[in-house]
Amino acid sequence: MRDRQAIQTAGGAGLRERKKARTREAIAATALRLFLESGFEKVSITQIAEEAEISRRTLFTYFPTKEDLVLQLFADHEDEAARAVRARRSGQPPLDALREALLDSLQRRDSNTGLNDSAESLAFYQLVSGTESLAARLTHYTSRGIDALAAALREAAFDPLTARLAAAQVITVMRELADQNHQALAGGTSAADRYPEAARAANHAFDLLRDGLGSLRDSSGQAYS
Amino acid sequence: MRDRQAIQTAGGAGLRERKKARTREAIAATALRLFLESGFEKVSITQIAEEAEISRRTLFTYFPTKEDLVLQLFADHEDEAARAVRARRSGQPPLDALREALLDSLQRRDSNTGLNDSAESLAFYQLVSGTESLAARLTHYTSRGIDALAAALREAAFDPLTARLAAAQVITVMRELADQNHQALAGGTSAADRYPEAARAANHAFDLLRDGLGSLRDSSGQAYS
DNA sequence: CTCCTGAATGCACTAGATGCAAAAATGCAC
DNA sequence: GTGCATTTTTGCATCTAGTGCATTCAGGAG
Repeated sequence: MRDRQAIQTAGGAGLRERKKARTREAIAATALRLFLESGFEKVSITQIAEEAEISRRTLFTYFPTKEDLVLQLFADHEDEAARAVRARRSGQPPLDALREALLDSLQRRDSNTGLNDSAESLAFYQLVSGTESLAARLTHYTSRGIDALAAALREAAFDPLTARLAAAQVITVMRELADQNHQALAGGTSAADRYPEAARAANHAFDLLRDGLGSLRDSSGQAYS
Repeated sequence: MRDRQAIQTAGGAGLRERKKARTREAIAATALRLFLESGFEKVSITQIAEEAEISRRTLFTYFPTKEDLVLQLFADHEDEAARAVRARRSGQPPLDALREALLDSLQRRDSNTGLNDSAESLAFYQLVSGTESLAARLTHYTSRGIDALAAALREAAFDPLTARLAAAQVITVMRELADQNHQALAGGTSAADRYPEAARAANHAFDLLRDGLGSLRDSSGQAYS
């Protein structure tokens, strides 16, 4: 009966559903552990299934591809930027809200800023950016994030084209900043040591987004110091 | 003797080399034809090898992955933006050179602007953007393009961080514009009909890059008309 | 307890990709 | 031309991701 099913799913209290969710998490956790231990390519789906004590075939009902075992963590965060825009104080420009949100994330050492130097965060970022197939599939989630942000910007009275361009730019820039932070940490710098530079870079990036690259022309491109 | 080999390769005139290049092209052409006929997933490597009259195993010595059969065409274009910056007139801001180059490409209906409505161009663009694995792997080439442009911008006296951010923004925006053009053409509009709008959008995008998104604040985001 | 439904499983199969060693083609020295 | 060394091509075996299908299993409703 799909009525009962629908009710349970909606209610979220179904026993089966909870068990499913736990299984799903267990699989992902097992997979991540193995990947971090031995590298993405070195671990086979079969191996993950064995460790997680499910059949190989079942694993595929939970995760359509090997990459998704790692990346579906991003699904939860993909609309963060859009939410920041929607939650902005009235009268605040969307771009300012995004800047604020990023600076907040940096202070909180959110792992998606690349500024978390815990062993796990570092290893995870390294896993994703160092595995081609993962980095490739990540774009899929990134563009969903762009779509979401573009929608939020349209709501904020941007025309559709501008909204799309702005969204793409913002997400791209944030990802670039995160990469730079990660590279610094991967080079041995602590998050605390990197933080001031990370904040300055973020502010610089959002200054550029707000004021444009043309603002650099006169000073022969040396606006960042 | 690797000396002789090196000389021949450097000279570019080696007979073996030319033959190899021709074989390579023949394989890629065959593959592309089959993909456009039947779709990327429907055509197997084995099938391509048969049509191209080489062994399956040989195909893999020329192209490491199935995706590369399609995408290595992008390798030639990945540093176009960087070249446009390096070839700019003295005193011209890099961003202006990039805008000019894009407007030129639009006029020439370069296929990488998404504004070419020939059946082949349309089908090709559709093939790439409509096949997930291709779109995913395309990022690989895109980021090489960003790297190249960032390098060119550093040469133009941008500081490294700004160069990277600007490069990422420019490439992202150009890709977005191309997507929009392609969507218009896919919807049935002719390239000629789309052209004015494409040029306007390109100019608007580069205005934004130059003047920043902050320039929209006062006019409540309705700068594009 | 019985029945029904959805989840888990086993098995066979396709297809991309890699390693390896044999075979063929090629360019060069003589 | 002949023979030699090197590169290229090829066939074969193998690994792994992913899919389809039919069967089994378990939990909840009556």
